[in-house]
Amino acid sequence: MDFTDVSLVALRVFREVAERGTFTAAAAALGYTQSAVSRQIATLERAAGNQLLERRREGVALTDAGQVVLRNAAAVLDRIDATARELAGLPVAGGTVRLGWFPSAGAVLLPRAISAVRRTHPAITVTTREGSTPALVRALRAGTIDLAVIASAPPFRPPDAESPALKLETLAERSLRLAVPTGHPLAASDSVEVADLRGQRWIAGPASSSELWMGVWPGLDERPVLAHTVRDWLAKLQLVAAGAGLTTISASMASAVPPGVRVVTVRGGPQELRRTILARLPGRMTEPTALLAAALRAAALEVNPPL
Amino acid sequence: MDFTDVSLVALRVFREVAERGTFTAAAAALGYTQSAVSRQIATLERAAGNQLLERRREGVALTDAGQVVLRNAAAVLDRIDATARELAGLPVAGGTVRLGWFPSAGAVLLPRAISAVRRTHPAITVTTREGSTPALVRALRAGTIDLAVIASAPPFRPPDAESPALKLETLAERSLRLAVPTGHPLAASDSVEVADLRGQRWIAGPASSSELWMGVWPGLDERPVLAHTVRDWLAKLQLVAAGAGLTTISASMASAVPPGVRVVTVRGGPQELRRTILARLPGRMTEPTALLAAALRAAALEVNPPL
DNA sequence: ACGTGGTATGCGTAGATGTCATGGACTTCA
DNA sequence: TGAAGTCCATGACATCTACGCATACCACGT
Repeated sequence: MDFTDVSLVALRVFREVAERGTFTAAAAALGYTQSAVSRQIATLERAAGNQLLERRREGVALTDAGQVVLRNAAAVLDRIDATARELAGLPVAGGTVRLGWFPSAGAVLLPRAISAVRRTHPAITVTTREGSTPALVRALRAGTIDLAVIASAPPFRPPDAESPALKLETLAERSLRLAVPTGHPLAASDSVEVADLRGQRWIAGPASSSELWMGVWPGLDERPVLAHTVRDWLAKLQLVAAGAGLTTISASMASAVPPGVRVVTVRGGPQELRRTILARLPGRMTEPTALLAAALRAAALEVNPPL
Repeated sequence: MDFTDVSLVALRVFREVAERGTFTAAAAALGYTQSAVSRQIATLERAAGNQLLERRREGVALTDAGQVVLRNAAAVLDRIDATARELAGLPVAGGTVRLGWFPSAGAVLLPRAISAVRRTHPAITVTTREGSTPALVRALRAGTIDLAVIASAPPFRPPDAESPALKLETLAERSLRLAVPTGHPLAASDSVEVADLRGQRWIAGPASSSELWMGVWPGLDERPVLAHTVRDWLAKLQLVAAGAGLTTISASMASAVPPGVRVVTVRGGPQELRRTILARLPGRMTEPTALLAAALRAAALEVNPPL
């Protein structure tokens, strides 16, 4: 078969795989079986005459040919979907931005930026989705989102090595703080010593490859006691308020913590910095995308003035 | 079925139908049966939720929804084909212009413009195809060609009424002449009287709806004697040279007539003007397209200086 | 050695997509 | 007015495709 006869279904599957990173996840997202995804990709590769994906243990990586196909598939599918909307009589969605964000950005930065945009440009529709940094980067490359707010920790490496390189812009540098229950001994003052953190119980996020235990103060010289692993920030902070343990939190989220939680700084040890980064594909932005990017910049300045 | 799940085959069939004007012709062009085309269009219409084509006696006309689909289908298919070329390692064809032309333009204007472009911009590839004015207009709208050189006769109506309106630019006004065999009594002088054309034998093109007998001097007060009907200009002029009859010819082609043929003007009767028009879709032209358009303008000036 | 998280593949079936043949609507021409 | 030509639509039938299921396979970590 020739590539000119690929089916749109195959392209959709391919985009989803590129975005999810594994066949299995893509299958789940699409309501297919993993088997169907495997076959679709296989026939797509046959049609392309090239291997499109490198199958790795931890998922798939796009080959050069795969990147070619992804770029074009994203454009084609967008256009098809736009056509469908147009036929259905819906607005052509020229005024839409799709934003992806990592969880810590959702509490403060995101609501501010979005309400700012809604105030100044009511015609613009902003849709968002949460995701991990690698998921968001894949989504950017798959053309499923226009902007991504991602986190970066020292040594601040670019989030992927594919080409074209993503456009990165640091929105803020956030210092890491500690969230403690108000009744806790460590909550007595505005700051605690890193040495006092020994023997504490921690509330961490689910284990991820990038950061070993998100939520545990980095660089402790002991193996931390993980009392809970929680992904959701509200649940996490309520657990802190309930005295179930401590967790790390970005300084910029201090204004959003519920009662019963105190945010304190940690003295001693290295300065723990995290960057909030705005990422996008290189090239021209649409008007709404540029406006949302500006709003995010402004909100970042408000929330977290430069040190 | 949803429009987002249309098959590329259906879009290809649709584009071909839009370009050829009938299901039957599209089927022939694609190597399908008419029945298959009919079904493909039917399912496409079901997916689109709208009728896309008005079935008329003389062929099909696009509905509004049909125009939406055509615009987008053309873009999508182009992109897919570009991807296929890219995967095959071929150049991305950014330097290609596709030109359509009506037969009379092929003898003089077309070769000049093309060789001019080749001289000044060797990197640009020009591909061309011949076609009738309606076929070329459909091809423009189907995105299969970038520029069309078409003919227009009084009252110089635009070649179609669809939207967006085509960008039209008059390249030249050509006056109509008469081609006679060198031995013929009418070849004695540079011009003949319209009254002398009575009773002549004519070589005409195949009957078409637009112009009743292309090749017969217009406005004769008798029913003309059609000795031959010929489409090809070389054959037509050789028949003239052989004394088989007379035919009309554009003044701009005078330099290309073979030995044995004389081109004379006709006095009396209205001035018979034909316009050579450059047509394209509105919107930005690619660089190569703009260059070819300029070359066509220049060639038209050379061949046929303004009256 | 085994469980975990990933991809590939044999097999059977349901649906999509062709062809063929035919029919209906309409125009043109004698 | 009837015959022929030119369209498109559709019923009957034959593939061929693409799916799900089950299972095999493979690399890694415990």
